[in-house]
Amino acid sequence: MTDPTAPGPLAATAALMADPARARMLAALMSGEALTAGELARIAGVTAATASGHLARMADGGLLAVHAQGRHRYHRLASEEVAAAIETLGGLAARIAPARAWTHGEAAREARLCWNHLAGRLGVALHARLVAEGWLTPAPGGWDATAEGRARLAATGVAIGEAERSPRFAAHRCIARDCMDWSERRPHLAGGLGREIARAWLGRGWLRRLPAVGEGDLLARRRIAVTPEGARGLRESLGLATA
Amino acid sequence: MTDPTAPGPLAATAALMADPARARMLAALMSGEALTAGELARIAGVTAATASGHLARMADGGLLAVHAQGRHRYHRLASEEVAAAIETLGGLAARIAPARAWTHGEAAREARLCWNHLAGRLGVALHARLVAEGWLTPAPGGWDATAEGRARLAATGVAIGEAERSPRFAAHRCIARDCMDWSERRPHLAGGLGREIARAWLGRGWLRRLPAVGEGDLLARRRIAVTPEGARGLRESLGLATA
DNA sequence: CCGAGGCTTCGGCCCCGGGCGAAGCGCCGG
DNA sequence: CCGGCGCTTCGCCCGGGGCCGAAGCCTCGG
Repeated sequence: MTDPTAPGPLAATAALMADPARARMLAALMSGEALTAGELARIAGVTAATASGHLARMADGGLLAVHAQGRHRYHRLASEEVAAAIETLGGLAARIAPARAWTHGEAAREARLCWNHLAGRLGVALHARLVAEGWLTPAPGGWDATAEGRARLAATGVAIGEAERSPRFAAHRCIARDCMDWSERRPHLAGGLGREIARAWLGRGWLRRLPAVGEGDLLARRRIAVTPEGARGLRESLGLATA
Repeated sequence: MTDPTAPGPLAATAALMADPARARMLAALMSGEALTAGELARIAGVTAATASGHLARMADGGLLAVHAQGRHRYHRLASEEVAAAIETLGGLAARIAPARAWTHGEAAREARLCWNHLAGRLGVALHARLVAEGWLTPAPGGWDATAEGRARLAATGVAIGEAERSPRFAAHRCIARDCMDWSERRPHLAGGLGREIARAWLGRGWLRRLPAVGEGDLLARRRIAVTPEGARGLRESLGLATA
């Protein structure tokens, strides 16, 4: 006989995201970076004591992975699944509450990071372009890249070999998957390939990070823009026009 | 200046799912059916008064759509996005808490309904088969069906025309989309086509609904099985082997 | 027109859990 | 070896909200 008042796993997980302070921490961690407990306390707007409790709960619940280093404790999202769940819920929330439409600035709608890959109009346009040119081909649960696609992307500095280091690629040749973009309502590219694309283009200066727009910016560390060299490179290498 | 203690949209939406009684109601509504307030109260294990409050909150938050009919008020999930968010969060929860692995019975792992489409090993096998045969072709954000695919599915009684009645099809010829299966960890078919497939096969007796396994069964109304005729039909029409 | 039944609203109870300050623990630097 | 700093634990307060019973509203059926 199970306790009928026991919170199901769904309720328990949702409860971990249901607190404003915890939600602010999770939003900050959507940048993909690992942040210290102190940084997260400041972001969430609570004292270190309160933040410590929140972080312990989320780590215990499997949402966060913790890495101790010296007297700092670095926290990051535990897995891509966690990031996907947060993104899905966030998108649902944005759709449900269009009260004040889009409070994050037009630039963030143009390009931003989602977890560790590109989102916004740029991410969606990239996804559409890769599919339209036949550079991506369906694989179970996502996409594989064709030889032509691999060559094109490698020419932009993307480490295809790194993108293939995942159990999903080993099992099903699935190098990328879709992630629903909550500002564009169309998919952008996630998974190993999405991660490597963002890493490569940030690394070669095609994309640059933008500063947060204020205290407690929910998109802090996720704001990016295409540089002039990036616009030229994307046009010449992939035929991708940017705004 | 915005109130820093205000619950962000993410936290507010998560909070709506974070209560055990509400989570049980949402799980029951994942069958895709519309249920009355009284039924949901019994499922959630609370009195009508309590349930009424919960339902009002969820409807106000955009999670539920309400339809008054006589002295009954029917509640259903407001959109496919809501169902997807619940499914994602539920899958995350199942992955996070593998304490007692799979408490829902082996039959539910073989075949079940997810929202209004097929899930479990059957749903995943169908998805893989349609893709492998080239009967589905990528469309922005999901899949379109090829002429051969349409013919094959129409032969099994699927109303392709109904599946095309969606803004996503009108805009991008996207007749179906992926939905991550939380027991198989591979995608099954959702969207208009997924809905019509489930409807058709249940209608012609290829699939039948199974009774709930007890009071408060979280998969109640979602348990299904392939009938002998269904197994034969799936093999002959689609070359799909079932267990 | 009246009683029954489904549902909501109201009022009150109670507990969960988020907030803080203070104290304790561990790692680093001097 | 000691002081500083990051982080956690402890003890306490307090408010939100989940729960129920009773009462009220509305619809249906006779």
